[in-house]
Amino acid sequence: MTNESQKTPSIPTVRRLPSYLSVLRDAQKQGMATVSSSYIAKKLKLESIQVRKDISSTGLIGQPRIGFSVPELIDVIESFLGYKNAKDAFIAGAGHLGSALMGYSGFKGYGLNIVLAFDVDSQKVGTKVDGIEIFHLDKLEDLVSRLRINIAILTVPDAVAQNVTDVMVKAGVRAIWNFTSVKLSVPDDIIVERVDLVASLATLSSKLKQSILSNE
Amino acid sequence: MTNESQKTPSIPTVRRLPSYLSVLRDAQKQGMATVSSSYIAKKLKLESIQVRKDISSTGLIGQPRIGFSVPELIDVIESFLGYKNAKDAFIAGAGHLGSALMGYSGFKGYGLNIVLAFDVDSQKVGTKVDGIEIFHLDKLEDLVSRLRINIAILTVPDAVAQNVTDVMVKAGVRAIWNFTSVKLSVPDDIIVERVDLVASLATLSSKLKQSILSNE
DNA sequence: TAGATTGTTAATCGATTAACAATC
DNA sequence: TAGATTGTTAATCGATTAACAATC
Repeated sequence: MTNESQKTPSIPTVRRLPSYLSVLRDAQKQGMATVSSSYIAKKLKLESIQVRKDISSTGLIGQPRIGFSVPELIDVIESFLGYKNAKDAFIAGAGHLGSALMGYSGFKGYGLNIVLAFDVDSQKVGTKVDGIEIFHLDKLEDLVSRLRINIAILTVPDAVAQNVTDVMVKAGVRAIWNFTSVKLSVPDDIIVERVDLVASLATLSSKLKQSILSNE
Repeated sequence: MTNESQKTPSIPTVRRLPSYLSVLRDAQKQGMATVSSSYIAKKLKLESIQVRKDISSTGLIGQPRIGFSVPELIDVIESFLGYKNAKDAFIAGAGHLGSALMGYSGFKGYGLNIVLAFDVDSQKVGTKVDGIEIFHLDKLEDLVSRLRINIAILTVPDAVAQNVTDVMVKAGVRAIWNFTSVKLSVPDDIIVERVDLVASLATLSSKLKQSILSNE
């Protein structure tokens, strides 16, 4: 049963919700009607109390002794994360990384609908990758503002990242998923979410170093 | 001046250190001999006290009124993150994403040296991408164990991620940089660092939702 | 009923931020 | 010296975890 009491969730909670969704979709495939918080927790190597806390921020109420209804929980997480009406997005930079993201069909089930791409390479302009047409970067401002696309996926070379960003902001983009290693300058009301590979690599190296130190 | 008192740093600290390094390398190019914590903080939109705390966990001592020596700080962060002797790594899965990472020359300056790649596509086997030779996946166990490569970059399709992981573990891999959306099962002593795009996307969507709600 | 699992309230933990004496 | 910036110690903040009454 849904409930109006949705809280503004913390970032860590928001990051975990998609993984719950994936467990729930599996459970549904197996014909399970309900799941307990400890079931989800076990699958993801988390604590059940954490799962319960996270779910509570979506406003869904479970049933003591039973757990949570699988379809209801799927539904509430999907709408909570905005997966119900996938938002249009475009890719700036159709290199290897951009192409990888275009091919990542998984995004459609996760609220993102990539509708077009831009690149400066005249070899690529006019072609399609996984059904997504590539336009020349010169067309970005006009096309994006006319189509009113809010979300940009930035996969251009670092050297041009800021310039391209400036154009995207002019075109009315409201959120940028930044795969470059540039710290972008944008107006305060523009959301930038960076996928920071170097930070991720640093934690891997650091953990490996600790593990080697403690084992030898 | 370095100091023996290196603490085990927190994950958030480790994630920020590479960004300090990037600011410092820029500063060095501009000929700056010292920087203050507030200089770094300003560049990265952080608080100076946080920068100072993070630096203190590397053991480097600054000078009141002066700040930190740029070359010393670069040096200490590089060795702290293990960038001094770059570690060998291989890529499992030479698709778009794998190729993008092979081309990402930036990693060499960040402690990672990608030495070979594996794929099942016979069209790709034997070719090179950015100087990195692609071998058939069948050769993985033998080659990786003989060359004693500790770090794997996993960019195979989700469906085979666990199988390939099992082989890599058998081959003696100690750390896996996981770009798939699979929650891998590995022995306790194997480090897995996952780049969770769906979690990152969820925070972007959530922030965008908040921003739209508060503006309208 | 008995017992499994929930939601809530409180305790703990760890990271960030503030305050400030030390220092060159 | 005066003042900018450090390192340390304490306070705050927020997330996680624990405890437990409520409930079907």
